[in-house]
Amino acid sequence: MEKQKISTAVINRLPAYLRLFSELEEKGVAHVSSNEISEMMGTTASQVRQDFSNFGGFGRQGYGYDVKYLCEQMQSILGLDKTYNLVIVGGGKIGQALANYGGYDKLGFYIKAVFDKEVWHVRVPSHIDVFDTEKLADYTAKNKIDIAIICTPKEVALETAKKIKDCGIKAIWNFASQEIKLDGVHVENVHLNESLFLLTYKINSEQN
Amino acid sequence: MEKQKISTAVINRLPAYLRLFSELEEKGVAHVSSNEISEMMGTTASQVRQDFSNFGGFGRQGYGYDVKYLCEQMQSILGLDKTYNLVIVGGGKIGQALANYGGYDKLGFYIKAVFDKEVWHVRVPSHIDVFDTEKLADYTAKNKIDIAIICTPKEVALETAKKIKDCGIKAIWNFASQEIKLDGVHVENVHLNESLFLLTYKINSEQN
DNA sequence: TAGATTGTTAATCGATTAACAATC
DNA sequence: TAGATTGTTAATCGATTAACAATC
Repeated sequence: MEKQKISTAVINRLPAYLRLFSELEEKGVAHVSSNEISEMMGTTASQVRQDFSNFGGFGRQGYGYDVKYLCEQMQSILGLDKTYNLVIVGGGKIGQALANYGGYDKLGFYIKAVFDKEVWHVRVPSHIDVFDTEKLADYTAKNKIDIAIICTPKEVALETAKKIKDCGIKAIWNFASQEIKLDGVHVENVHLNESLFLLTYKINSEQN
Repeated sequence: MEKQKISTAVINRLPAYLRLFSELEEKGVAHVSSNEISEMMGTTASQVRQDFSNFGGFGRQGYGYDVKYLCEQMQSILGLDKTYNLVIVGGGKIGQALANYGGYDKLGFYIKAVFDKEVWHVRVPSHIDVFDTEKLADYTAKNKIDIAIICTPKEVALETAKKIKDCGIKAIWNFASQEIKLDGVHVENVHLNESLFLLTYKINSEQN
């Protein structure tokens, strides 16, 4: 059972592929060539074919790739053919914004509850429960939760992550500006500030 | 005047360096070696020195790097020794969240106004103005704005970006899930969804 | 001074691009 | 069938790591 490790360079491109293919499907495009894909993505046809070959290849010689099939495959690879239950830990500005956003349901990401030290400060839609952070372990024992979103101040982000891990949650989406790295838990760090700083870097170095 | 192009691999690491050095400065650490930095960042000392040498090198042989100086340098390179005026275009959930967040002021990023088609829906702190999107050109003619944040629905993100460019704003921080690429404007695309999808990929491929 | 650690040059590794036989 | 386009192998390019003389 050799699971050939796929490079992060490739993996990081997968969501962009999915976005493109979804668009094409909406437009009713039936099939595309690697060359067309590369032009739309701003890369090379070689890279597109090389990327796909990591997953065994999705195409037919002389025809190209079936758009619908590409969509299905990308979704399946990214795990988007499943649904996920989420909790938010930290009900401040960012936590509330995510809870109130409401755009995740239709992607199969269900935000079930928000945990905060001061529940009375937290305003979220009525279908989302709000509990004291103390209750996290109890709650996750009774409810299957796949992903925890950390929206705490950065000072407590790391200890929060450890608690989440102890609750048996296997994945963390971290919005605190404190890098989190923890064995046995999948973590994706967002770091909005870093993105903004890259922009100011560009502004000041004036190299388009 | 040869401006040697610095690779994006290096640039993408700069904000993480800054974060580390700020932490060290807070803790009162006076100086560090490339080896210590590499351990804290999870890279190699070689890479650290190689990265710094892109900017001429910051250290002294036998001593290492002065933490305070490193902070200053990183901030200066990233343009964080300046202040910026921002407007938000699109006053929906995300736009309001950013306007209400309030954490950017102390970094020197001043959110001055929010533009939306339906101003009466937009609730933001009183020091931030709210205008109809029509007024964007007028406003930017009278006020120096450095960065526009796009928080519109993805369907209108691209045309919004073009309007912003026509107003003479030189940088866009894009939160719409529509990739924006426009000549003559610096763009940083956020794509929160992609980050979430990378997490579900990890969950499903079970390779830590 | 001797020890430590830099900045830089050289070697290695990995990712991207090019080329092409296989085949729809 | 002939043309188009794949999947894959080989070549190139760039980024990371190792090594070391320079020097604080």
